Amino acid sequence: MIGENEAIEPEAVAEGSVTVAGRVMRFRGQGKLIFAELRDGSGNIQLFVEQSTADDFDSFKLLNLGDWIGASGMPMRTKRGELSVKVRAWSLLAPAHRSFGDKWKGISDPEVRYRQREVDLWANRDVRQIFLQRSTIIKYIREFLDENGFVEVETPILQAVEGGAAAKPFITHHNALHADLSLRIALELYLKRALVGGFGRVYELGRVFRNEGLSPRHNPEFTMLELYQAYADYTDMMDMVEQLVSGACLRLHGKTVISYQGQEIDLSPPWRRATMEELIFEATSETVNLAMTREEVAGVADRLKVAYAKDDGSGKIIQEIYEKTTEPNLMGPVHVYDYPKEVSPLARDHRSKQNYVERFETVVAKKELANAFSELNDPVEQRARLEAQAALRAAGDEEAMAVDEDFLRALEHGMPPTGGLGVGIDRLVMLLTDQPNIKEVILFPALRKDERQ
RNA sequence: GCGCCUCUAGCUCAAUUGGCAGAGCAACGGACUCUUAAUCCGCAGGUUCGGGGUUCAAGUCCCCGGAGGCGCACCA
Repeated sequence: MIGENEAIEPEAVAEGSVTVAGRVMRFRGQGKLIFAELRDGSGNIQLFVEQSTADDFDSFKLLNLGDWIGASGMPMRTKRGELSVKVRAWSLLAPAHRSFGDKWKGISDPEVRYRQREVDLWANRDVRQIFLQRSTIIKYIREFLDENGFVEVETPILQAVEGGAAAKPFITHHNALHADLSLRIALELYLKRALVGGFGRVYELGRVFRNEGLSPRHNPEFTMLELYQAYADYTDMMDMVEQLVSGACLRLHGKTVISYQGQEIDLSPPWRRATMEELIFEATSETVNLAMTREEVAGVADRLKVAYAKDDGSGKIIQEIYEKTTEPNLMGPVHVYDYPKEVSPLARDHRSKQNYVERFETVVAKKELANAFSELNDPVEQRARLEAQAALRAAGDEEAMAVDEDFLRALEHGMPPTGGLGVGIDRLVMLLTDQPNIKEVILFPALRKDERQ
């Protein structure tokens, strides 16, 4: 309707008839003439309703803001130049029994905004935009991966043994099987089995669940992209992150420089690549590495007032130092690479550095956006690492992994050398839409049950 | 889980040192044939998040509970 009738001159009425529908968002009554603003997913259109030419004018005056109506009539342009529909026939499609808040200020109460997102979407126009942008980003990712030969697959959400990440799972129960099952905390293990099965490039874009606290950056269920590429390594995954993120940004904004919470960030590839230890040194002027004894590393942590557990090895302590002193100030984008083996049970041994693995995390605006490695494909080594994890688990570490025999058997059949990548989609959307709170990019975020009377 | 802050009409907000709970928008009634947050007149609207306490008097002060925001913890 809007596109086809751009040429109409002010005060002119075009030939033919159009039919429009939507929710009434505004009335501007003029006695025997009413202007009404109709809105739907595609935009706004003004209705021009005259007593002399519209059906049932008296009933039209009784409509409420929020009512859904359909109307037909002739396209026209008003004296002030606004494209409108000169209504002849109209009908009430569905009444609204509740209002959408102040017509100018909308609704700002986060209780209503998050619990009743349907109201938020009408009351606050910008909110709709965020979710359209989220859709655009996800579409771009699928398009990019599909064009690059990746196959999208779906793997189980209900799992007997959850794995692929260090996190507490949600537990549920299968009645017929008389079995407790976990909701997945990562996509990793099944996707690797798909690689063993011969899919050279696979990805899954899906929900994972972690039984952890809520925060402006954490929702208990969130969307993760994981992809695996045979014959690739972690440096290839760095390229992949850069292409995915800068490409999505370009699609969304037409440029690769963004402003995030007042900070300008240039996402044009290539991005900086630095080892975790280089970045720790830049942030603290302290040197740490795995050639040092545990006592020396612990001494550095003490000087920096970073807490660690008495069972933590040097690798874990180094990671703690990084997370407490370095990451919180990293604007990035930067790929932080070469992690201690101790904290990375699924990543392949570093090709030249002992006790390190080929792993990186991408940090942008102080947040982890991606986590990737050259995947461990040696079944003997993998079994040893998982058994070490299982020992931690038995000792009370709820986030340590369990031994997944099905996964290990799969590796014994042989998995090609592979680069793997995980991207937190919600955080990517936050970054690209300049939102500080993850609840703003999740349509229905997790909230406590409302116990109020 | 811990700390700080917030919660008043359908919505957005006000209410001095503790002193009659108010406005704009929406709704409702009316005027108006080119409006753009239309305008104008009128009318109505309250468990001040819930419960308890102090006081002659509590939206305001104290205690308990609920929800939310932020921070911490947790989150490789």
